[in-house]
Amino acid sequence: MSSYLSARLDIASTLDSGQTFGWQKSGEWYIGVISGLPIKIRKADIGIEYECPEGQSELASAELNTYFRLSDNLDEIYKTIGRDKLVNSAIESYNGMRITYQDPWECLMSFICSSNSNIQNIHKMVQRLSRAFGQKRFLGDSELWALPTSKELAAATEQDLRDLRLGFRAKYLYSSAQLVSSGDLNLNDLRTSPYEHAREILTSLDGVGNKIADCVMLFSIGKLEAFPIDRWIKRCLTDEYKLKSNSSYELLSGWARDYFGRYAGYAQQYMFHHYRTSNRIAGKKVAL
DNA sequence: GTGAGGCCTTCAGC
DNA sequence: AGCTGAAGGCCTC
Repeated sequence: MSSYLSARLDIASTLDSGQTFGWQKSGEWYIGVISGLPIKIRKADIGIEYECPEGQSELASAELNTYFRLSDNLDEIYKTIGRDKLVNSAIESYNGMRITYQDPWECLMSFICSSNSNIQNIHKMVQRLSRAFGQKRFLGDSELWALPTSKELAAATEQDLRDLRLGFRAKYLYSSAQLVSSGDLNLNDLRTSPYEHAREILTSLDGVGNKIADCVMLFSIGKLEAFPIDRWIKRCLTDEYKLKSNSSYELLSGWARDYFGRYAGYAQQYMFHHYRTSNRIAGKKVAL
C-alpha cells in the first residue's frame, strides 16, 4: 500500500550524490532500510510516494522526516550559502537536494569503505557487508538487507572483511567495529558534542582522517558546518575560488566555513554534486 | 608541520 | 588480452 508525503525533496540527487551507499535502485524506486524499517520511495507529483510494511506508515513518515532532514528550511539555507554564481547555479540544478541524517555507525562504516575508492565500488562493498552480516528484510516481493550494526559486524574477523574485498580498509573497519560495539565509543553522543570535539574523536580512529570525519559529521552527526574536502572539492576551490593548491585541509575548510557560514556543509554537497556531474557529462579527464 | 610513497580492489580507456 | 591510471584517503616515514 502506498502512502504520500508532501515534502520538498529531490530523492535522486540526495541519494545519488555520494552521501549514502546502502540504497538500491529498482526502476524509479529507491529501496532501503531506515532504523530497521524496510522502505521504498519514489518521486510523486507533490513530494514523495513511499511503501513500507503494513501498519507502519506513520512511523515510516517520521523516519523519512528525520533521515532527510525535512525540517531544515531550504530557503533560509539557500539564502545563506548562495554567495556566488557557482553555488547558485548548483542550487538551481538540484533544488530539493537534502543533507541526510543517517545512523552514525552506518555512515562511519560506509565512509571507511570510501577511502581511495569510487562511488560504484563503495556501493558494492556496503552491499556485500550487508548481505554477509546484516539482517534480511522483506517488503512486498522485494528482499533487502539492512547494513550490519556494529555488534553484528564485530562478529566478523579482519580476514572475513578482506574476503569481502575491502582490501586495506578491512583492518580499519574491524577496529572501529570492536570499539563501537563494545560501547567504548558512543557515536550518537557526538551529536551533542561541539564540532571540534567530535572531529578529534573521529580522527582518532584508525583509517579516519579529516575528510572522512567531516563526512560522518555532516551526514550523520548533524554538524552542518562540516565541509568535507575531497579531490573534487579541492579542485573546485583552487580552480573556481582561486585558493592556493598547496593549502592545508585546515585552511581550506576554515575558509569555506567563513565564506559559506553555518550551512557550509550544504554548500559543499551542492558544489560536489554539481561539479562532479558536470565534469562527468563533459567527459573531462582531469588529474589533480 | 609538510611531503612523497604505498596500499586493496575495481573499472574505464587504450 | 594485458596494462595503466584513477577512484569522495589515510598511514608511515
